[in-house]
Formats: sequence, C-alpha cells, structure tokens
Amino acid sequence: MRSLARELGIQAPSLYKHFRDKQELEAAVAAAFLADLGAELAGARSLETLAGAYRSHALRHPHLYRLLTDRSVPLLERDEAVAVGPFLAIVGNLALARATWAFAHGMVELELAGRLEPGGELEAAWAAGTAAIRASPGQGPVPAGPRPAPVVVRHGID
Amino acid sequence: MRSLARELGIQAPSLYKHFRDKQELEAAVAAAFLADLGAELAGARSLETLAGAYRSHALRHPHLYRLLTDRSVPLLERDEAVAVGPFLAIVGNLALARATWAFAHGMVELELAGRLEPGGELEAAWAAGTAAIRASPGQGPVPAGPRPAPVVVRHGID
DNA sequence: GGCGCCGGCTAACAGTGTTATCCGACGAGT
DNA sequence: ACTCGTCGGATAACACTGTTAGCCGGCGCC
Repeated sequence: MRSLARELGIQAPSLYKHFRDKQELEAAVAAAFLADLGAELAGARSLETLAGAYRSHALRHPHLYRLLTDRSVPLLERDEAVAVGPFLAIVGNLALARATWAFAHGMVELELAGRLEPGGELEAAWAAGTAAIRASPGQGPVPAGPRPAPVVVRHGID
Repeated sequence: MRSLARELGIQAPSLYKHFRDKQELEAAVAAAFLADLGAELAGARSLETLAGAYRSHALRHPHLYRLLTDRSVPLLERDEAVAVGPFLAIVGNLALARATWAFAHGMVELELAGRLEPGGELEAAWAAGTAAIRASPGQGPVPAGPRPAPVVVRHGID
C-alpha cells in the first residue's frame, strides 16, 4: 500500500479514503484486468486462437493474472460470464466451455509456476488439450440465435 | 511463523535453526503433501477415478493444495513426475497427460476460488472434460513394457 | 576436562496493513 | 456572506509479520 501510494504521490492512509481495504483495491484491479482479458478473447474465432490469446494475455501480465485468480480476491458471479463467454461462443456447450476454461487456466497456472518445463513440450500439451476438446462430442460453435451481448465489468476504480 | 512455533511449544526464531526461511519450510510441507497426493493417485485405474481422486484430495486439503501450487514455492523438477506420472499411466501420452493434469488442476483452482458455482454444473464440467480426453486420439493406457517405478519425494522435514 | 555443535532463548529491526485524528479546500444553502 | 458538511489529503501510532543477532545450557567426542 505504501509503495502504491508513493507512486501516486500520496500517503498510504489516504488510499483508505477510496478503498475499504487492500482486498477491495485488489478486487477492483482484478476486475479491470478481467475486462481487458474478456475484450481480447472476444476476437477469437477458433479454439486454437482463443487458447493462444488466453495464454499470451496471461503471460504478458503474470502479476495481474495471479491477482485475478487468487482465491483471496472475490469477484462477482457475473465475472465468470466474462471468462466463460468467449469459450462458450466457440465450443457451444456450457459444460465443455467451463472445462476448456479450466484447461486453459490450469495450463497457464502450471506454466507460470514453472511446473512445466518451457519448450516444445508446453506447446505439445496445449495442442493435445485443444485437439481433445475439438474432437469432443457436443463441440462446435453456437449454431443459431443471437449471441448474448458481451458482458461489461464495471470496476470501481475512479 | 510465530503461530506455528507456538503450536510446537517453541519460540519463532528457533524455527530458523531448522529452515533457512519461511519459503524453505513451505517447500518442505508442499513436498510432503505432494508425496501424499502421488500415493493417493497411484491407485486409480480409470481416468474418471483418477480425476475424482485428484479433486477430492485437493478439496480435502485446500490450504495444502494452495501451498503446493503457489508460484512462490519452488519444487524440484522431479516433482512434476510425481504429479504427471499417474496421469501418464492412464492416458498413455505425455502431452495429453500434461494437458489432463492442467485440466484437473484448473478445475480444482476454479472450484477453490469459487469461480465456478457449486452444484451439478461442476460435475458436468468435470464429465465434459474427462469425456473429451477419453475420446481423444492418442488416448489409452500405456500399452506395454514395465511401468516406471513410482517416484518417491524425499522431503526435508525432520 | 575442554570443545564444538545443536537447539533452545530474548531482544530487536524493518516492513506490513490499518486506524484514529486532524485539517484545509470547496460547494451548497440560508 | 457566513456557515456547514463532505471530500481528500496529512501525521502518528498500533499490532503484526518475517527475520537477524547474540546468548546460553546440554550433550557427545577426542
């Protein structure tokens, strides 16, 4: 808190005039990042580009991604829709969309934690996962009807 | 550190006679938990029971699981083998084994973080994921040859 | 009998999030 | 024009964190 305040040219306790505590501040930052992520994912048209976009966005902002997925930062239920939405639009099945999200999230987690060695093996794991999902029964883009409007997260940063 | 020391009937600084710092202590605890996890997973004979065992073990020890997967706790490279080994024994393909591990890990992460609502939807996502992996090309148990001996983690807790 | 190591202890430090309290600026209302 | 409340700064201080420095008793070994 002190170092953030310093960066703002402010004293640390003044931050508490804007956020109740550190957790609320983190939740606001995480929500903003989630909105970014949702916007970036919305452009994907295939499972592979979607997975690639998810991965590259997370690796480009590892600290924000950690913040977003930290258990101690509660987000709203609506936020799940932001993350799952793009996956649903492509795999066309809610349960499989969640599974796909979990796969992508798990891959990123393991990569960021250094649990999977970098190199071609990582790409092979991504390819194996996306291939399995693509070949899955119930897979395919949402067939008809208007897609739900993208969800916009209103974050509390002023 | 103070509260752990109190539980041991000891003063906090005395802990530093056994571990260099908090991170090293956490790594030792995480390694012990990883060994537990590996032992529990080793008994699984199908993809579904393996996934169920992974999930239930993680949910039974959420704090230890968090510790294990925390980026700030470095484990040895060998540790990946403990986690991936049981998956490899069942899906029979290293890349797919890693992807399966990532899927299971991601599901657990999302569940622990409350990012997926509890209820039947969670089970549906698990089912969708395991079905996709099972139906994947290259799937199947390791066909022949002796299986590698299970890896034993030696953790530094004395 | 001395020596060294092991594992406990106390005191203390720097850094953390956070609270209580104060105070000047500013806009609205009478 | 004066007052008054709110907003957003400031300072001082608190409890708690991981961690270090240094002291010391007991035990095994040459």
